[in-house]
Amino acid sequence: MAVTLKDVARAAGVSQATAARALGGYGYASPTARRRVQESAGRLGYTPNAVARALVSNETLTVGLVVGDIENPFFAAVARGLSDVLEAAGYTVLLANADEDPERERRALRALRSRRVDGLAVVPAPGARLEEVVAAGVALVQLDRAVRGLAADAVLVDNAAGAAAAVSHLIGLGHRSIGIVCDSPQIGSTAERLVGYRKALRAAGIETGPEMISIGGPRQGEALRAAFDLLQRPDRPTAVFTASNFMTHGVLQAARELGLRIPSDLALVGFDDLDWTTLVDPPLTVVSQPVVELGRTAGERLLARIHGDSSPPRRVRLHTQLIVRGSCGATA
Amino acid sequence: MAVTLKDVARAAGVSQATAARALGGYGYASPTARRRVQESAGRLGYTPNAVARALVSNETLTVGLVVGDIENPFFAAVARGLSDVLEAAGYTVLLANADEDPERERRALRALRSRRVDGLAVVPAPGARLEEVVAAGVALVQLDRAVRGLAADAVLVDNAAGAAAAVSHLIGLGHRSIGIVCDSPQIGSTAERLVGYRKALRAAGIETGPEMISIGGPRQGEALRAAFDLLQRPDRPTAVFTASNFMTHGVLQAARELGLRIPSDLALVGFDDLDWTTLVDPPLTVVSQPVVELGRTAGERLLARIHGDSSPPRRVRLHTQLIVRGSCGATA
DNA sequence: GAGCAGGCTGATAACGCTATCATGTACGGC
DNA sequence: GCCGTACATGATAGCGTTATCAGCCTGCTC
Repeated sequence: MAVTLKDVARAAGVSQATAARALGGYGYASPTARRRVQESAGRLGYTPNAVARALVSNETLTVGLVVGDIENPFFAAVARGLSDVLEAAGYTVLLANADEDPERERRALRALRSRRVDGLAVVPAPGARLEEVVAAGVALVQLDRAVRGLAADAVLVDNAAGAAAAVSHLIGLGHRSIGIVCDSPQIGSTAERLVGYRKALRAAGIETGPEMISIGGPRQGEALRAAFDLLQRPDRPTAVFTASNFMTHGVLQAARELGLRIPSDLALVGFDDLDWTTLVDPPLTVVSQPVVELGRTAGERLLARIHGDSSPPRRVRLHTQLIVRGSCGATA
Repeated sequence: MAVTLKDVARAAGVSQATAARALGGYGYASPTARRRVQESAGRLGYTPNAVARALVSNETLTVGLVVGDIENPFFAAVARGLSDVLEAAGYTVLLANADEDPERERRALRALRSRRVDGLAVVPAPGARLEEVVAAGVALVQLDRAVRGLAADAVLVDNAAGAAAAVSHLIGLGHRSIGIVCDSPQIGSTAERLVGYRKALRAAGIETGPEMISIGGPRQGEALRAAFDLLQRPDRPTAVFTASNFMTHGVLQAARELGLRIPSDLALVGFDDLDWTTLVDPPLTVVSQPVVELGRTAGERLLARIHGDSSPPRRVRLHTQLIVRGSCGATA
């Protein structure tokens, strides 16, 4: 089917070995041979078979990326950052969606590992088991969350600090009853944001019960349900912190349906800044995370590991930033 | 490094050939041998090397997806639909961003083809040259846009009809001065939406000059600039149709900065429905396209081609739907 | 008791490439 | 005129699979 090295060699009138050397940049080949081989290769449209090359070199120049759902803009941005760095280094990204389901994640990992990816970038699903991957010696970077006790690199953001900043900001504006709508705390980043939320409240001497914590899930309906649960309480909080863009969406929708005005009836600070947060009215106050940078950093870590860096596992924390707009009630 | 078939065979005390047959489900292997081999494979944690398998079987169970930018929710949704279908069939998706640049697209295609993907799903960049891919006999599906005269499958939406519906709707509401903000008409889908725009105006007997057509580009700044160009004209239109979610974003932002109220100062209908279109005020009237379905359909076409379907190239058009909300001024 | 069928198995040739090694040629030095 | 050296090349052994084929053993038939 496709034109192989053998075809090129025959066309150039040299042996396959010579053709390989002429194109491959190793060993020796005379200028004449080199020129003739290159000419034939160009004319025939020779494309080296990366599969065969991978089999002998034992590197595929391919890395796997496992995310929850590429439709989530957060994951999309991370994917973008990662692939930018990796493509520049000649790698290609194999994408898999795990839908926050450890079983799907396992399947995805199996598929990727059987394809002998040189490295793996994974946003671990709750309940993820990555020990096997580490034990197998595959270069691995965890993204956004880290599995407890796993000896592998992780690129994260300062979730606790970011959440604390958001909640402190609301406290500074006079709020005493502050709720949170978040994903399952089985997700590491969510757990950390909860910690930040609690810490900020405690630091201000505010007692808050578990009824102010509403937990959703990875589906649209669950986020909305979690939002309603909190906002329909008789002791509805005056302010809410949403711990992910998904939950922010849910709260905005629920608030609209309940006729709650923001920020007068309900102040809101969200986690994760998306392109539409400035288009809603009022524009959203958010904890912004460097999403593309997150992917980029992970890509660089992964490249380092692939290239043999065997230093102890590292946890990189990128900084979040509180961006004050209108939804918290701080500005007109 | 990794455990190979040879290791399994040795552990089970049989030849490599027998082990291969026991696991591979071809040829013959006694129940005893089969059991022993499977036991050893399980114990050693044998994962077949897909690279070696691909080399001999000449199929990688891998397909390439080339999109403009995975951060664009439209492409993300398409990627999701595609990978859902393909993963279910055992395939894995190699992702590449081309940034609407034919040169980057070429590089991406080269990288994917050298990896011997079984099929390619491509959202062609303006100026894309895909003849080579078709000539090479690689299964190919074009997504969202089709290269003129290319003999390859394409899964599209009825852009012209969708755009015409949007513009006709505005006309029905009494507008006579209707602008359009769109991407480069070098992009097939954009060109078709322009056709629909013009057709609807003509059908209503409305004459509109080229100054009502404002063209942006694939970067945020360009969309905003295109929006400003149109909205700052002295003869600013009373209504605008935005031909992509990117342009919709630009117009909303520009309108906000110019202090234009929607729909009273400016009626707006956009193309492509995103999750935030109901969160802005007023909620946006849009032409909704079945984005995930687009990817799914492409995945199915691709699978058919991979499995040997050699019928003439087909163009599938999925239907769009006008969703009337508030931004056009039709409802309170 | 010889032959044969059928059930199992090991040996082996690809797939397309990388990389090494041995062979071969031309040239200059003595 | 012979040998050593540098240059240039072909042959070849893998990489880990799939898949075929020849051969072996067991047990049965006549």
